[in-house]
Amino acid sequence: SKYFHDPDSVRSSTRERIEAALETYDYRPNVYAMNQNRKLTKNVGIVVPFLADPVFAEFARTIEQRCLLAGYRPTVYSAHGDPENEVEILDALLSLKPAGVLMAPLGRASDKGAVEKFCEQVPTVLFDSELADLGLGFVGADNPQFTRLMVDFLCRTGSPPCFFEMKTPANPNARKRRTSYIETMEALGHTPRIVQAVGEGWGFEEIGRREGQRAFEEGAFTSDTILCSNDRMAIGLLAAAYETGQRVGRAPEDMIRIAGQDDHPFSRYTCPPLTTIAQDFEAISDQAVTMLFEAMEQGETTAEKRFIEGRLVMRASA
Amino acid sequence: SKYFHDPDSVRSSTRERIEAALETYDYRPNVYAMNQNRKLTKNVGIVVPFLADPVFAEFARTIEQRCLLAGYRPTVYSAHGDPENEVEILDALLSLKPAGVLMAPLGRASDKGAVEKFCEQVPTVLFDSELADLGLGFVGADNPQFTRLMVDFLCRTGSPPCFFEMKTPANPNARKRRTSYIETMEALGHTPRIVQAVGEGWGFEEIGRREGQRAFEEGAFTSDTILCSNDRMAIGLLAAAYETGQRVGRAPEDMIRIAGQDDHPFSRYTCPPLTTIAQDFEAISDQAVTMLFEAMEQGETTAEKRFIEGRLVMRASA
DNA sequence: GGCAAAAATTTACGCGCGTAAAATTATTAT
DNA sequence: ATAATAATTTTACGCGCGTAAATTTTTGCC
Repeated sequence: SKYFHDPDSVRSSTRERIEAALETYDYRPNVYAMNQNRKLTKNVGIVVPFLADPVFAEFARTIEQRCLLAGYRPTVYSAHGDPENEVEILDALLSLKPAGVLMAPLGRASDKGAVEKFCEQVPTVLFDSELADLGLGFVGADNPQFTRLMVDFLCRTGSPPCFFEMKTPANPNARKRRTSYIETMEALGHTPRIVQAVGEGWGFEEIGRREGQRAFEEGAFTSDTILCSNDRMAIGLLAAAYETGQRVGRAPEDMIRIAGQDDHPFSRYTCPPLTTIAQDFEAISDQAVTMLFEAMEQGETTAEKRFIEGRLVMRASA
Repeated sequence: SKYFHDPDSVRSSTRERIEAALETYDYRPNVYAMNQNRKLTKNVGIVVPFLADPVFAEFARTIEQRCLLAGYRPTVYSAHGDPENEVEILDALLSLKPAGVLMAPLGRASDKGAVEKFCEQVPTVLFDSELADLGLGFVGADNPQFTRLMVDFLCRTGSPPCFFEMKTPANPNARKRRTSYIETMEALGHTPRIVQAVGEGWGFEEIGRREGQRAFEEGAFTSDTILCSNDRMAIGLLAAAYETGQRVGRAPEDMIRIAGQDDHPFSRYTCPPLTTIAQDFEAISDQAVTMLFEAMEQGETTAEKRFIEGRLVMRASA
């Protein structure tokens, strides 16, 4: 036991005997026996709301890597957009006695009571989507800065944008972006115009396409420049623009400009490529993991919140 | 113990006593103690090569669901495109003593020896990517049928296609599609033309875009119709077509037609929407899980292979 | 009512490790 | 050289369950 926890804690003569035995018999430690009688395991849970969204796949991957490097055993769970799944995941996680958990909650749909109870029992850092003041802390995008950056850019290079978003957004990021849009527009002396898409669930592309098409037909967009609440809606809106025959881009002959937010891995390959704000996955993952491990190892409970700035990615769509 | 494994196996009087106690004390079984002294756990491992690819995210999700319904505890692992990760996952999985594993191997890059050794110790069903004759069996797409269906369709509705693929494909599906392309073209009396993209790794969109652009500039595509080995390359090729100013579609004024294979979740939202062959995720997941559970519960070792047909999805790109 | 067979319950024990206390060995100070 | 101290090893024991054997209760039948 001592050897496996720190090979240098035994005399070199003993270490040699152990290692010789290890060569002879192909021993592999029993995970279950290891964890049964130990107050804290080396398990770390990573919970995301929707793994089929490449943005969360990216988060999961980078965080997983960081945990492995720190000598922990990460496991990724996806709620698949369903709050019941989310609760079940937390429940299953509880029986794994994880040393800590990194969680991006579903947002509005999350069972806050369940998440809160969980956070009391397991050191948990929330990321991406802020949920009250639960857990050890929060790390996520600086949403106001995202939208400010983009609105500034769009106003500087063309007409002030109208804003295309979900009527009932699934997570708080969307609300922060809306607020920031309104504030930035007013600060620049323009009138904010918001177009809301009706729809539920995580099929943002489809909602963006369907509602975007409707908005085009009804002439709901009062500007030739449309800023979308996120890239997935923008991808849907680009499809709607294509279907209704509107040329998108920033060249003189183009009719409208479309921009997104998040730098979705596919935004580079839309036609035209999507101008957007890039999430700093590395920084968010890094800081979330650091926050968790510091709390785990030192027992600090600062309940800190950190907001990471995004970077403007200029492409052809705006 | 008896009660938890089957509540009906105890007298109703006993059951009531147990359930009353369960109400009083918030007991939760200890996962580690449960699994330690049991020959087989209820754990099921799901291993995919690259979770950031929505196709695999979709596979993972449907298979996960099936396992949960059957009363097992599935866990999803992604190799993130790296064979070393794949081996590490198998190693970690081994210490979890899973009842069974469903694995989509990386393909060419996989450490076949390691996979083979693993399959000898754990009941494993391979899916998506065929790897020799390892494991209990294989379930995946009927690749020749995919390509045949599409080549037939393209020839019937326009010029015979040339074929755009990776020079060194990562998995055997690509090779089967190439073979099927050649055979179908010859059967229809056309000369097969293959354009190969140079590149390594899992960034298929970028490879498709870069190499596609090069091919357009060099006039390497000898037909106005291009069938891509998979949707992700097609998405990249669409971007390349856009950037080089070629109109894609099946209308009279369009210059080229592009088709893919797999029905990637984003293919619906490309501009124009991508004509492709849809994988039957449900059927593949269903049959893979059924194959595993039958083998697990009855100890059968048929080493069966099942190939699932795809469905033509006609959209605007071809 | 009595007996055998079946079903359910109780008992005993071990899984392979972590943990703490006890015993031993090595190192340092005097 | 010897005692005091530190480092390391050995010993003892329990974690909470699964499993099988021993025991008790219930059921079925004549």
